[in-house]
Amino acid sequence: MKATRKKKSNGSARGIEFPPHDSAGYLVRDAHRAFQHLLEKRIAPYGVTRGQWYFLRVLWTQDGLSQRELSERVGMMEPTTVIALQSMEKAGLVRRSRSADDKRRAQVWLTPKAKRLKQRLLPVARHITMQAREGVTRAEFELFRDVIARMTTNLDRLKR
Amino acid sequence: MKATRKKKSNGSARGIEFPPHDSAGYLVRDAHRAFQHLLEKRIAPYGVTRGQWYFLRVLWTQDGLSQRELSERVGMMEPTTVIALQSMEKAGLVRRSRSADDKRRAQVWLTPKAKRLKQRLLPVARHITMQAREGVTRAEFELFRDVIARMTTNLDRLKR
DNA sequence: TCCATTTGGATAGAAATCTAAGTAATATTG
DNA sequence: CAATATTACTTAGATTTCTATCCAAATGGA
Repeated sequence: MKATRKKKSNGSARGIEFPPHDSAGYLVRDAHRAFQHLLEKRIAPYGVTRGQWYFLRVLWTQDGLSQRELSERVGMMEPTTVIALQSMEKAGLVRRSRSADDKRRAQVWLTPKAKRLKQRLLPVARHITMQAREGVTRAEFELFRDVIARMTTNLDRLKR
Repeated sequence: MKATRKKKSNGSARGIEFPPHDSAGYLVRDAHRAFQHLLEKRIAPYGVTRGQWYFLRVLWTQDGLSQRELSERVGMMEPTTVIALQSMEKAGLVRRSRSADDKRRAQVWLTPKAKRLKQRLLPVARHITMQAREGVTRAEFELFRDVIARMTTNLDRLKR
């Protein structure tokens, strides 16, 4: 059944196939989605969204950064940062103040509530990583880390 | 400079740090974004968006699928599929017809234009993969593939 | 046959992103 | 010092994705 055109429609030149399974991009995409969904599910009970998560991670390490610095460290464009911070301010996770020296500059400060969340949420992240790595040896993981980082570097170099 | 509180604010319990660099999730996220951005940039000249890309990939392999089947194969929820297909229909990449047997069922067909794009676009994808893998040996890549697939499986198992 | 369930799609609304184009404050330079 | 450029953030608008509902067609029992 369904033998209608097969050779023909699948690309006229040889080698025109490219199964997703062979594609690093697909592997990475699937893994990314799996991480995202699980993270989302596990932090939602604390009232934190995935978009807020990355900013919390950075601010837990260093508080009082400007929006620009935050954007860079989180790896997002500034409009994204604006939106995330608005939602975080509304959720009582940060407050923003203008710098006295430079009135353009907005400094972002964690609230006590957000600081307390660190103790709850970092273990969640660590747990997800551990669960992901189940059955993966340290050596395997280290090679994985090395390879994926090299691929990312390769691609980033092409973006500019 | 900036020596204000350091020990204290970095988490009161020991082991409460978790640098992104040690996190599989961050590695995967960075790689994913690198792939996405480059793909987007390279297919944009053909008038194809990243959201349409995945559907094209599947339809190039098998045409005439229903929306449900497409959603499953692409790995997206159905509302996402609806939106993507609307944009693809508007862009002249697919047309949809109701199945005669089952009037609920919408079948999705590639236009000749979309079929022709295969020859242009698959090489783009293959090229990105090749560029990503530069300096990565086959053995390294195969271990990478194995590890990331195992991690994805581990995480997916936890989602239900 | 008729009603309840299941199935295939669509809509609504939210979130997380981006690019492009503002606005306001600061810095530079002729 | 005034005109210009740069910097920090914001707004606008588009895309991609989700969850939660809803509608309409088909199916299966009672």
